[in-house]
Amino acid sequence: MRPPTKDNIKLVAKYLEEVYGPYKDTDEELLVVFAYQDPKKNTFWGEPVLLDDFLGDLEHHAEQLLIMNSNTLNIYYSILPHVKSKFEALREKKPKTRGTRETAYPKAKRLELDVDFENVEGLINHGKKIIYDPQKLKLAAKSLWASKIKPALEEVGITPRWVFYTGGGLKLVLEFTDFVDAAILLREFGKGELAKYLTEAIGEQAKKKPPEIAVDTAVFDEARVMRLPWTKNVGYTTPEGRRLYIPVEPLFESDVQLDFEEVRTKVRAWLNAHNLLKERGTGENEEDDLELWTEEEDPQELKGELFGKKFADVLRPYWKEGQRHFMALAFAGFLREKKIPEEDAKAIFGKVLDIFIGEGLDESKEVKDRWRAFEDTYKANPSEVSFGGPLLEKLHWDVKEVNKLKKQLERVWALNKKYTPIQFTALPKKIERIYEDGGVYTVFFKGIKDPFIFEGTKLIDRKNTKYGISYEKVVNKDFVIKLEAFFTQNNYALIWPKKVVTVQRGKTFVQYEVIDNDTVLGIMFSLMKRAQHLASTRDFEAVSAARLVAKALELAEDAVQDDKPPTAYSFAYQVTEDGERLVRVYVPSNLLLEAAYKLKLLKPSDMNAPQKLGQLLLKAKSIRLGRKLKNERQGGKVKFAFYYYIINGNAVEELAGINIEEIAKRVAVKAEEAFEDTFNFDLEEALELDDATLHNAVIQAIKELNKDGEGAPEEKVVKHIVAKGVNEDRVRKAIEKAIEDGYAYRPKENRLKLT
DNA sequence: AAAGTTACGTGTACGGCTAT
DNA sequence: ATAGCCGTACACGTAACTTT
Repeated sequence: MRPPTKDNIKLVAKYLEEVYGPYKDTDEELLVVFAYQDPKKNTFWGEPVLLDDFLGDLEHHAEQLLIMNSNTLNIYYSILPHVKSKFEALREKKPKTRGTRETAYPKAKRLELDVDFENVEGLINHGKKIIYDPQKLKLAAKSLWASKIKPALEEVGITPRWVFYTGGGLKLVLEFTDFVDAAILLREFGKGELAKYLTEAIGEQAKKKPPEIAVDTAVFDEARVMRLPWTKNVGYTTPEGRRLYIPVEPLFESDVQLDFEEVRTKVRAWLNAHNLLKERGTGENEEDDLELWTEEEDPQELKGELFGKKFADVLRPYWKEGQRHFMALAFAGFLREKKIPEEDAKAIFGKVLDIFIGEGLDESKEVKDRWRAFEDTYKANPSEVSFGGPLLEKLHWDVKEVNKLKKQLERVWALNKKYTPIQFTALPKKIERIYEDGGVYTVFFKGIKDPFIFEGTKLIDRKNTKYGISYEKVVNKDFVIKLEAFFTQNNYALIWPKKVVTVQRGKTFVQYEVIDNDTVLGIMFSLMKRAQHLASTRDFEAVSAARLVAKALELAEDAVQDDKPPTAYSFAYQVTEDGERLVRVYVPSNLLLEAAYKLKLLKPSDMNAPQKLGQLLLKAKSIRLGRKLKNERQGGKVKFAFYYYIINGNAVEELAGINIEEIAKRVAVKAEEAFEDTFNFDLEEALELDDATLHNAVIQAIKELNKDGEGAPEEKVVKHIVAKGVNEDRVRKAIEKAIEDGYAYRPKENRLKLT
């Protein structure tokens, strides 16, 4: 590549001054960070420069950056400067860091958006790093800006400061008059509202969402680095393999600085009008709950609030008319027995009553009676009151029943011994309670059994995990938690096979049909809101999965057309070669419904919910299918093995309702030719290709391919089985397992022999 | 009554992939 | 290098039940 021109150096210098200049008089010492990527070696590293040094010698630094670019490196700049002390502390551990969210300066006045072209045939393939026709791509980008993005932005009063063509798509830069909290500007507005607006508004203009473009929401990360304008995008090639150097150039420039509140109001108004703005505070959206706060708490109500709810959960089934008085006596007896101070007990007791009255399980006019029961208990001689007394004597429970309930109540109260609750003025609603003991905080989150234990803000009792804490979201100043921890649960609806079992009852043997959860086939699909990937689906298996999904959807539709949908449907799925063997698959429609409720696609209060279910299933973004292959016993415990297949939602939408042969054809067309014959595979065979079968295939292959007696060449063994349509990774794992289990060994490198 | 069994729901570990 | 997401495998807790 040619050395940088003077013009380019000046442009880059001016641009970076615009990016970092506003931070000049910040009270903290800041660094600006540049990152370099070598696409040939696939290395990536960050380099910090003191902000003041940088701004004091702009053209020199710009030239250095461009020289690096001319040495075929991709050049990126951090969208935010970083706090020097924090960055350096991180750098001691990670010498090549480009900074994290924690080290980034928390104020911003610019927003950068990437609008990328997805893989479009004949235009661009990101995975293969191929651009088919650079001229055409740039034209497409220009047209995308002029015909779709510009009008969409104008509608909400946005004029970008810059629009760049970056090689893979467009970069929009918005500039605001003042600094805004980075989390609000980047995440709440950029990622949450503006990205949504653009995606929808562009889609609206094109009548429906154009599949070939996407707003990259990952760029709203404080630690992001962005491709530097006027450098060249290095890394793409032509289909023939010729390296392309695509200059990042502006398509549009203005000097507009936007008023953040004004713009945000307009975007929110548009989203609101299109019913896309998330309702805040309804509790309907769990994500929003994280940003919501509980009411300020009265310290005296703390215990009542916490234990009341938990006790109420235990007592609820027993709080029935006719025995409520005695239950109140017994409960008060329990509180007294546990030596709970009267004031605390009062709060707890009162809360339980409130809950039950609120739920219609008790009546306001009875409140006096309940309180009298409580007061009598606490006035009486301790030896005269007990939990069990009223239940045994007045309600004639047996001892076993009394003890069972007592155990449950004790489990609730055990929390009190372990932790001392502390008061917060308000807590995020997702947090149930926080306890403190010598600077160690135990935090209970709603819906998660195990507490999280923090020292200050640092989580100490759990390793960094995806769901735990490692990728944090700031919930309030004191606690950071990971958003996803609360949303990743899959909501499965099960499709069950049936089988006939023989069971001994006394001396006779009884045969009956049961739902077989265990041995033959377990297929489940869930209505996952987010899963969109098709990545690891083996095509030939996708066919069988598609068949099953389509069938399940048909069933669901059948179910909703019926006035009184039964709890399960069955159908004869396939007749095998050996004769009349039917595979019966059952769809319990109540479980499908439950899944829909969990996903808040339907409301349990909706009388027509079952009738709406079928349509919703068809609209589900994606469907996840699982195949349960076998049970395994290890160390006396039963372990399960599952294999999952995912089908893209659009595909399902297309596939559902179409007859099975059609489905097979459609998927086959999309598949690679090499897989063609596998589409004729027998469903039975696919369903039974479990680990044991794979193991046998491995053993067989080693035997067959050991022609010279020196051992079968490992790669040949792998190829042999892969050719049958088995995922390569799985084959390699099976080989390792065979060796581990002592069936095979390596006489020398890359050769396999049987023992 | 205690110990064991079974089935199920839910949380975690970790690698692979993407992006810049 | 870092963030974020998915896919896979698996561990753990517990309810309901049976066996000892």
